[in-house]
Amino acid sequence: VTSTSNSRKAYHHGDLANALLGAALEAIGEHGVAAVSLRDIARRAGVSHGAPAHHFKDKAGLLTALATQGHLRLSETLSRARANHPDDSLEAFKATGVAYVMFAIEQRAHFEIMFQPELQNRADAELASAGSASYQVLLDALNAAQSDGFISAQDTESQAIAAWALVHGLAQLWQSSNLPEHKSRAELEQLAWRVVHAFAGARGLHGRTHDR
Amino acid sequence: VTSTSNSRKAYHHGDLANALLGAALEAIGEHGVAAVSLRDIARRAGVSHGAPAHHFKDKAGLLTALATQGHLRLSETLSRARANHPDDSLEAFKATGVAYVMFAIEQRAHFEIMFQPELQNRADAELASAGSASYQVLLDALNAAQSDGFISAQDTESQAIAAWALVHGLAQLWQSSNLPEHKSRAELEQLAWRVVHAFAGARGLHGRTHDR
DNA sequence: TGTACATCAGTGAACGCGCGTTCACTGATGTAC
DNA sequence: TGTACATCAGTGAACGCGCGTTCACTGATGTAC
Repeated sequence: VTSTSNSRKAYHHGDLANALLGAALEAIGEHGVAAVSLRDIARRAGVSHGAPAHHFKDKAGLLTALATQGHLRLSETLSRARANHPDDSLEAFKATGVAYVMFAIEQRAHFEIMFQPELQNRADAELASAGSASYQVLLDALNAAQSDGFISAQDTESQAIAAWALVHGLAQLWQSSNLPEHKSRAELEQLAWRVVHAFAGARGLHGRTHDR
Repeated sequence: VTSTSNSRKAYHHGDLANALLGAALEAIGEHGVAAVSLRDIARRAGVSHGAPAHHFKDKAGLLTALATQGHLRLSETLSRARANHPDDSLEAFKATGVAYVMFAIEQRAHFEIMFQPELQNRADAELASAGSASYQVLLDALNAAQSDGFISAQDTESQAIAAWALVHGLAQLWQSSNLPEHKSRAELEQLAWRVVHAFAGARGLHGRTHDR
């Protein structure tokens, strides 16, 4: 884990594991997660089809690593979005939700594999912990908004799940092209804001941006 | 299209198209939609692997028909749920949402294929119209609740999408085993109620069951 | 009621394909002395 | 600085497999007269 892609065409690749993950993302982006094959991934990485076995035991291993990476990136994205509003916990909560939806669009391939458990090693410990990290960000943001009195402190788990379901559903509907009209990235961002506003704003006890 | 499975082992099956759809549901239920194959479906239906081509042009054709059937059943389920509350449009709206979630659980195989557009003929006209039917039920239920003053009449489309996203996301999270703790059917139904209540109830102008 | 014939529905062999995995191998790298 | 050797990382041939699709066929069904 020393050199990072300086001697590109060397026999020893230097960073093949990451290159394979990148190639997998590319393949998923082009043909969807259903059509992805280990051989195609190796081909894209410019390496023989036997090589991936060295870094990931098998196909499920590679896809599990990819899903894990996706979950970690998502939780970073969410944390960053939340941190953009350090003095307004309600806005921070909403921004976290919007960031979730935008992640699904901008990192579509990651998002696709992350929620296809059939293709992964479900027992993988790293995957599990990465998976719960992003939920934790959401939960923290919700708790903060509750503490500040923006959101009722009752039934926290249900509210967390509801919030998650809302943004997750929006992302999935977009991803499967099931939104009534096909939306552009900008339209979807607007829609995401309206949607989280309708959800979180309408339940604000002090209603800062409420029903404006 | 006359006899319905009376001469079961006849050379001419009588209702092979439906039998194949049923076999496909069974296969998806057992191994997931990613692993489904035309030959396995034919095997389950007790028919040679060339037979499906007679009724559905190819694999995508069969899966498209299955998705279409799923959408039709979903819209029937939603209509029925809504009709259970003819004199309370807010309750009818909520019940429609809960029914959506329960459909995903009880007709899991259908639900899986319905939202995997990669495997379908996306241009199919019947599929498209079946697909919009269930959204229409939701929209009608929302409009009724708006007319009765339970829900703000502003921004109807956003509210419809938000409602849909909420129940869809809950269903998807359950389906991909991503809910914080694994939930049983009964727990999920309770959760669905709490979630739609939080969403629809909190925005009720007259607040019948509001914040109780 | 009976016969001829067209149409329909399913068969099973054949095709070519790309897949995931295994494995003996070899070239490159790093370490000990 | 140089040499021997162990370890690491990728190769490429081979395996067996199940897949989707096509197609000439045949058995069953329905219709016309």
